[in-house]
Amino acid sequence: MPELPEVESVVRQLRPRMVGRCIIDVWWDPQSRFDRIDQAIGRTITDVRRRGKYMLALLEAGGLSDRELIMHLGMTGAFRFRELGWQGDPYVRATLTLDDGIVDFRDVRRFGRLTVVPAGDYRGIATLSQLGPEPLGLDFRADQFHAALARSRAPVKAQLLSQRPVAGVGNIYADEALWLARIDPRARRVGPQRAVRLWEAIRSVLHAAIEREGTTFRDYQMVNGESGRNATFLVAYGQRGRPCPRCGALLRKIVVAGRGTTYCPGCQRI
DNA sequence: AGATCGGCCTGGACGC
DNA sequence: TGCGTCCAGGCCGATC
Repeated sequence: MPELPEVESVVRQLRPRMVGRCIIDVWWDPQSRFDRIDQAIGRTITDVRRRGKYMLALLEAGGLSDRELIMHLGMTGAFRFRELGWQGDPYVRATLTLDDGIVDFRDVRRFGRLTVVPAGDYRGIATLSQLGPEPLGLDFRADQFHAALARSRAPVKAQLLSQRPVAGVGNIYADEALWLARIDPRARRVGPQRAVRLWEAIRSVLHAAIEREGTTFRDYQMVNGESGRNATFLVAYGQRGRPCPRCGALLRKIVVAGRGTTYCPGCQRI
C-alpha cells in the first residue's frame, strides 16, 4: 500500500541514482502489461519527481525532453539496484539497464505500472490526468479543498481515495486523517470547519509519515531495502478492537467505498 | 455525468 | 496435512 509518503521515500532514493543516467536497455515480463517502455531506450533521465502516488521520470534525447516514464508501485511494487537486488527472484517484472548499473522492479501482485508517454500527456492515465493538488504544496488550500468536497455526495473517504480533492492519500492515511479530524468516513457532507480540520489532518499525518520514511505493513520497502518506521505510530488503520486514544471507545472496522475502514464510533461523527 | 461495484493479482491467514 | 475460502487494496472500466 504505497501511498504518498512511501512513494516520496522511494523517489528520494531513486532520484540521485537515476538523474543523468541513460537508459540503454529495458526488459519486462510480457504477462505484466507495461506499455511502450521500450520507448525509454536511448534516452537520458533528466528529472525524477513524484505526483501523488505516481513517479515521473523525464526522458531527454538530442536536447529535447519529450517523453516521460511513468512508474506506479501499485500494491507491492519496489525498486532495487542490482548490487542490492533480487538474484533469481521470480517476482522481478521489469529491469532497466542504465549506463552505470541495473535497476529491477519487483512486484508480486502485478498491480504496478510502467508506461512511457509523450511528456506531460497523461490522457491515457485517468487518475493522473484528474489528480488533485499536492497536499504538502502551496496550491493545496483549505477553502478549495472544502469546495471540492462539497461538489460530491459520495462518502468523504471515497472522495479522498479518488485522488481528486487531494493527491496521494490511500487507505492507511485516509483512516488516519479522518480519525485525527474526528470525521466519520461515511459522511457525505463536510462543512467548512470540518473541512479545515481534515485539510490540516491530511497534511499532518503525511508530513509525519514522510519523516519516518513511510509505513511498512507488509510489503513496502525503500530502494535501499529498508522498511518505513511509521507503522507503530498508526492510531486507526489496522487497530480494530483497540481503545481509541482520544475517547476510549473501541475502534470498529467497516467497509466504505469497498475498502476496509477502521474508525472510532465514539468521536468520529457524521 | 457522477456514483458504485467488480475485476485484476497473489500470498498469507484461517477454518474444517 | 491439505484443501477451500477470504482478505489485503490502487486503479480501471463497466454499469447503474
